[in-house]
Amino acid sequence: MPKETFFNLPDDKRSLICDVAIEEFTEYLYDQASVNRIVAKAGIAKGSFYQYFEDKKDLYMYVLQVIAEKKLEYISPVMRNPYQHDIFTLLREVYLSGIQFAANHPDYAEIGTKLLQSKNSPIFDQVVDENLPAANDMFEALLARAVERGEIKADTDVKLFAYMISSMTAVVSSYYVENVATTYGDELMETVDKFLDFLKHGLGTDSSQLSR
Amino acid sequence: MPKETFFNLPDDKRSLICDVAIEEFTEYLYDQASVNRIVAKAGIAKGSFYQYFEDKKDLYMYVLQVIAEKKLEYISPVMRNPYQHDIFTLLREVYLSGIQFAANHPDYAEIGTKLLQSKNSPIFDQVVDENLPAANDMFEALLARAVERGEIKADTDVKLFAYMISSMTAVVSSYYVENVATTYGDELMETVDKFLDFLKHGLGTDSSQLSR
DNA sequence: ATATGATGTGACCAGGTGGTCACGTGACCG
DNA sequence: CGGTCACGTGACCACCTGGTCACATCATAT
Repeated sequence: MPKETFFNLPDDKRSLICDVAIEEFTEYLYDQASVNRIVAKAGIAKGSFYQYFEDKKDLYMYVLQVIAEKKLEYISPVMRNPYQHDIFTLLREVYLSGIQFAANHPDYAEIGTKLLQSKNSPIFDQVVDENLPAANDMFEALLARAVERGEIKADTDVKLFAYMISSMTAVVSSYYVENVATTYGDELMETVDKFLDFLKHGLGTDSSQLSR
Repeated sequence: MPKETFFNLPDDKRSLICDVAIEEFTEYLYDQASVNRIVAKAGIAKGSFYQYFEDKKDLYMYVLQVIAEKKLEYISPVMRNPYQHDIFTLLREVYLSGIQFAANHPDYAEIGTKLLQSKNSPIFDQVVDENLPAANDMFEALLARAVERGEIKADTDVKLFAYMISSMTAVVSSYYVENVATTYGDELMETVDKFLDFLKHGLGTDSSQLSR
């Protein structure tokens, strides 16, 4: 947690520091990110920085928290009542909100991606071990329930595809942002629907005659 | 390329240096990897290192080349005559050889993964820009041909799924190595076949098509 | 025995890192 | 006015990095 002094700062200065920090963590992994560059860009003295934050980790954690709060705004109302919808509807919402978030805040999304890339850095264990298995477990639970309900094949390897699906959220997002558009639009729906159809029916032609 | 002096070294010393380097690049991204640690672990003087290699990049490139040579041993004969097989057979071979390689040489595979994670480091452009779009383009060509042949749906977004499939090679491999086994075995076939079935038919049951 | 040339060596360099600390500055208060 | 106290400051610290270089070592050829 940043120190009191940070929150006492005038709003513009505080948000400038915040913006500069986000810019830095967007461009560099945690280990590469430089406090020296941050204070230089923000135009504050090194000493001041350490009066606002305990250390580099403190700043990083704060930035992650800001991002998490932003991301919360994107999760769909549908996801709050998961038991009322089938798994493909839920997955559609998950991917939609994920891509929307990535499209509207590519910098924030990039920081999240970078965090996942730091798997071997000590910082990773301290941050992710507490928060991230959550995503995998959630997909596992969703898939298990979908099997029970007969929404997906009974012999689905739940663990394998929970892993695949949670990995693919990042892949689909980055594809969309890199290749389709950087804003929310009709193409977004299209990309997600293509992907959802793939999840449901695969790429093969034999099953497509049933559904299309 | 390493200097002549490196190849003049007695075999055991040369392969020790090579092993230590691989160990280092397995554990750290290129930027984090430390020449100081490498020479310490290998028990050679700093100055000697720079008599064997131009610089850190030179060593890294050499290690990558060793890995690439190793990986070549794994590509299936099937892939050498791609036009005789349907796309799912080809993909099966691609994933099989990818996982076999990762299972037999987890350290080598890890270095490859780490390279892909260094997307923003200057080293990435120098290495990958020449070699990697290849993978994506290959999948794109395979998919386009599969569409022509009627092996997959006519309206498949070739670019999107070329991207997905090439990303998923890494995901499937890492899942297999982390969660199933670290050696080649029957489970390998099982994992790949599960995944191939998913690519072909999707996760959905025949009745779940109602829900969209 | 001497000379030559390739190879081994580690102190050293410039430049970076995260973090500290003694001191300045200035706003408020009695 | 003097006192106080929160905040601003940048020189400084120890430590690390990739890379260099003058010198030591040693096998071979003469």
